[in-house]
Amino acid sequence: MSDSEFTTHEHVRLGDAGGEMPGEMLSPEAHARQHQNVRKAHETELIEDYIELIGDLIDAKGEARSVELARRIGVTQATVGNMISRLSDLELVNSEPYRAIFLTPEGRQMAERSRRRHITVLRFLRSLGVPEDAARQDAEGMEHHVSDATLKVMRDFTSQNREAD
Amino acid sequence: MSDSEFTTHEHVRLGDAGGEMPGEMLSPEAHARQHQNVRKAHETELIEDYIELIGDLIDAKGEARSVELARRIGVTQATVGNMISRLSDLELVNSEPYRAIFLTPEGRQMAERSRRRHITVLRFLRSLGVPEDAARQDAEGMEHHVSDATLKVMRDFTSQNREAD
DNA sequence: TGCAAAAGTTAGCTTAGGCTTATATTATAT
DNA sequence: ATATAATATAAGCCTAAGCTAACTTTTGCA
Repeated sequence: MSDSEFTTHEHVRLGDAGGEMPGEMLSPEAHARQHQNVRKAHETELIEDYIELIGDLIDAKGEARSVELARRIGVTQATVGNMISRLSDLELVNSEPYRAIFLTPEGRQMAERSRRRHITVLRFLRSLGVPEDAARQDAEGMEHHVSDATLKVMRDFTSQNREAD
Repeated sequence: MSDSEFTTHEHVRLGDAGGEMPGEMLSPEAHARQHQNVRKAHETELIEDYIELIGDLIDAKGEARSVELARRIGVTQATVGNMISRLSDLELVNSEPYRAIFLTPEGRQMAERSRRRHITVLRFLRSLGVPEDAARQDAEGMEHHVSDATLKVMRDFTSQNREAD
């Protein structure tokens, strides 16, 4: 997501061939593109969650440790270990065996972008009047599927409707 | 998602022990619950996408065929084939080799719920003023991560701000 | 009506993201 | 100073979701 590679807008509205399809479906190509984008978002989603959380832990407690990541993501330490080595391969974190985890500059950048997005979505949901627990849950799931265009709309909306946070 | 099993709301705000953590992080347990819910949503997400699309195709063209699913999801026919047999195991569709795919009653129900959710989110984004292409893309990604509470808020908002569909 | 193209299936491979169980290292508390 | 608890890593397993390539069945048309 986040990029704006959807310059699509091709409804199949032309009675091009046979004469079927009464419904209003997107063209197969546009449809496929949407699903491909969602799949791409899923690939980075977990990574962003880890990076964002590592950043939050560093800020909140001075360091990020596998145990705490495991606790907060709800996963075993072994799973976190695998993920950390992937993140390390991707040059998003530095980690020495048995030491705390650090963000690389690129990792820090990703963490910041993720945090900003997360906060934007959460504030937006609150200002819409969504109950706190639902807002938190939904923000966690939605944040990776919100385009820049929508984020902007959310920010505008939230600042016009100040009251919550 | 969709259920409302978040009765959480435990900020760690108590200066319980050492004296660290200046930030405002959720309790580890609440945090883990959120992530677990997101993971659960991911498991059903693809399934719902297939079922929703099968329903749409049946409505729009009279039948759902693997080729068309493959085309619209942006995946090979082999991948669709695997998925259909999973859906069949889950009793969401009926399919005979080389024949069109049908929804079971449970499948039809899931398709309808998904369609309704999808439409709610899409209309909401439109009525917020999100550009059409972004709205479509984001709705596709967001629909599986929106709680019932938020859906209700979205419906209310949309009907108060009629103008776009 | 018969054969080529389209649709569907099968087999076998890959990666991501989980898990458990076992082992190794580091930190702490007496 | 060392035993134990806490943390981390390693090895090996599983499922989901993708792929390609080869094969079979159906369909449509010349």
